Amino acid sequence: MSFREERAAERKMNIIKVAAKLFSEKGYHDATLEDIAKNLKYTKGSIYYYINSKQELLFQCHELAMDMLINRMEEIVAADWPLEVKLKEGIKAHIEMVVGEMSLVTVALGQEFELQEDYRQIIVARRDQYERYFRRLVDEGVEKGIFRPVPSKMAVFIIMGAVNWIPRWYSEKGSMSKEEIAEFFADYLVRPLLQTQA
Amino acid sequence: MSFREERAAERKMNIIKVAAKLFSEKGYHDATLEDIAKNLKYTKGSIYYYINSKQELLFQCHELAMDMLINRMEEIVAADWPLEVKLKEGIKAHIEMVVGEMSLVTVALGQEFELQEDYRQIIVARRDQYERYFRRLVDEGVEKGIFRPVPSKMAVFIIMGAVNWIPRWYSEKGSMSKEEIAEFFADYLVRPLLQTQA
Amino acid sequence: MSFREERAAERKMNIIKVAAKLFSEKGYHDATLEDIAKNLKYTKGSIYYYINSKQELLFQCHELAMDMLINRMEEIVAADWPLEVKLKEGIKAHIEMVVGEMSLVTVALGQEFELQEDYRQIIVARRDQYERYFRRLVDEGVEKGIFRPVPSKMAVFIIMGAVNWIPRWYSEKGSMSKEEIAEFFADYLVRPLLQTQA
Amino acid sequence: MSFREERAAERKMNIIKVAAKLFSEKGYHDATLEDIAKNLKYTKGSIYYYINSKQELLFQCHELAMDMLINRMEEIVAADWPLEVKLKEGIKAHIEMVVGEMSLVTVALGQEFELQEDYRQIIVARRDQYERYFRRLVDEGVEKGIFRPVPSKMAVFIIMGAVNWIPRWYSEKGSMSKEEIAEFFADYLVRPLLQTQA
DNA sequence: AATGAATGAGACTTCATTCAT
DNA sequence: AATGAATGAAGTCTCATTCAT
Repeated sequence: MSFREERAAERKMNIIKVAAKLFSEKGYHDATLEDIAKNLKYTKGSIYYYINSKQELLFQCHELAMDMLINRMEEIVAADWPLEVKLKEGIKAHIEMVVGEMSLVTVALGQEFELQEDYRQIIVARRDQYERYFRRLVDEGVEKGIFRPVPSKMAVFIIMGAVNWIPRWYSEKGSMSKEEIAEFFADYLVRPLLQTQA
Repeated sequence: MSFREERAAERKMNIIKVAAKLFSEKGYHDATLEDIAKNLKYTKGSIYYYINSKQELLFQCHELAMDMLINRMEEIVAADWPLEVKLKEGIKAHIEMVVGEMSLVTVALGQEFELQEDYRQIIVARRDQYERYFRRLVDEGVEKGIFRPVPSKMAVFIIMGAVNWIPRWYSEKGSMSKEEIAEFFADYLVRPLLQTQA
Repeated sequence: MSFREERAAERKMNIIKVAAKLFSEKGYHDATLEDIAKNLKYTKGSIYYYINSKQELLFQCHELAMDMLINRMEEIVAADWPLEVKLKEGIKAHIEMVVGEMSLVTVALGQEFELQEDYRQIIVARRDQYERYFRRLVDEGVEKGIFRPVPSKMAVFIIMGAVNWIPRWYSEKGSMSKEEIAEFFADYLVRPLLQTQA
Repeated sequence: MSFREERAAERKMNIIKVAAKLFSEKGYHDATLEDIAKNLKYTKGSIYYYINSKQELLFQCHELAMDMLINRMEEIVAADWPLEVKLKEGIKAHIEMVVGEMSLVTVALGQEFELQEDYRQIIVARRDQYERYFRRLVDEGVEKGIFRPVPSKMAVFIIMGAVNWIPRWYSEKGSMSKEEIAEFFADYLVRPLLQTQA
């Protein structure tokens, strides 16, 4: 990538991030291109030099968020850890992203709705891919007798719901740090899978 | 309430229900008053005889949903059951509503966002009231030594996240019935609160 | 049709006519909806109560023009006149419309281009139907030996070209009246079909 | 003209030709400078090194087309042929250009409309000059008794209309070759001028 | 000689809302 | 009680044009 291209890519990324911020703050519809432009100190028209439509902007937010989530999860799955640890780490990593890249991930998790059909299919497929990593960890645990036999799909739905709800209530000023929250969630959500010592 | 008023109230309720259906299907913005009117076999103008604004319609959806949730929860809290059972029943009741009155509750849970500030405050307060019932059950359980000591706020956030995520994936054609789902969720989410037998 | 509907239809017709006028004066692109609205003493938005898009407006101009042309031609074809007279009358009728309903027909003849594909197909089909009436007259004349044997398609193309070019130069202030023009055209264009007396 | 200037002129000509092609294919408005640039493997900005505005581009198309038509017609008028032959050759030459240099001439004949007023006056004047060659041929024929007495203006309008309509229907795949078409048109259009043998 | 980047004016369109009837 | 009609504000997007480099 040439210097020029690099700068352009960087600017596009910047636009996406700002868009994400506004989408997450005001919602997709209420964040106007005017808003986005103003935030970037661009004019409305200029943005269209980098993107094709507002929808594309939303789609890129989703893509970026899914990229981050999936990449991190692949590392975790590949790591040389016990299953239970992998699952907990997966949950913690997810929470870190939800909290760290708040706007991006918030958009991706909460505004799937606004995506037009063609884009949506792509994103749904990727989310499915992501969730499958979790399901597989659960299934393996069950096979190996580490976990109780549970329908992994449901278990993962519970996990996903719990963590994806975080942006709805999380505040930096809260009494628990994000690490504590992550730890608590990981424990709470994995615990029901474990065999109860008789 | 006079006969006239009664009829009007009834019709208004009807409008709200239809609005809820469309809001949940297409999202608040994409469901136009035209759509709503058409579904009711009214004209756009007529709706304004019963409501003041589209926002009000959304607000009423929230109110109605919160009414149902809170009323049911009050019954449960007042019942003469063990704490643990109350908590489980609370979760199951919530799930039943999410799944049964899907559109109304889906709107309330997923589109808080679109509410304008003044309405939102009211709703947030009511949701807080609702969640407090759950928190109190957890706290009592902890006090009585039935549950492990956990920050009840977090526990309830987990529970709420898990159950509120259901509309995102639930389908009537799924392999588990709603009762089975409710049962599984209640067990999975309460289990981590329990003291592990040493 | 109820009174209400009638009035609405009338208004829509009015919008189409004004649109036609502006389209023919400034071209489809340069006539903005703002222009059209201003001419009608409507606001931009109001127009959309009657139509769905600017394209539809253009399409309606085409439809209306074709309606008029075809209806008139059907009468002529059905009349009890010699072939040669029918052909001449067809030409004269066409010219009268081009000159009389100038804007409407001008748009239809000159701005087929701007129609989007789906609309265009419909219009092309109708124009074909219209031209076929002329071709058939020529063919019959040839069969009966009244006309020289000529490829009727070409002959009709010549006729159509000549008459459709009129809006490009016609002015009410010209030295010939429209009737004289029509007469001259009809004679000039039919004459080459006639058998030369040896 | 220096080498530099020559190259620039050449490139400008190239741009005009490509513009003509796109204007005739998509219409003036729908052919964007982006389109034109892409076809030339330039960037939008670069085109402005050679031209001043899109309008100028359109104007140049007109100029070029008129140049070609007028030059050819001057040759014909100057030739040592009978009047009738000159007229027929004029028609045939025009048709050849319409069909051969399709895009350029099509733009000039069909998109006079889009020209802004100042440019348009120039072009209208040149077209008038061109048509005057035809009118003069008709007038001379009338004077010499070769042609029937007809208003030459009208006759030429008919001729121009017929030939300028060709781009609207002509296809290379048609059953008649362009030479046959030209021959047929010339005969059909000149024939009504001739004295009928008594 | 060429281009990437930016601009700004303006176009079409949508829609909640109002109001006379 | 209901509705047809109209409005106006706002939003997305397009594109010719400019300019520093």
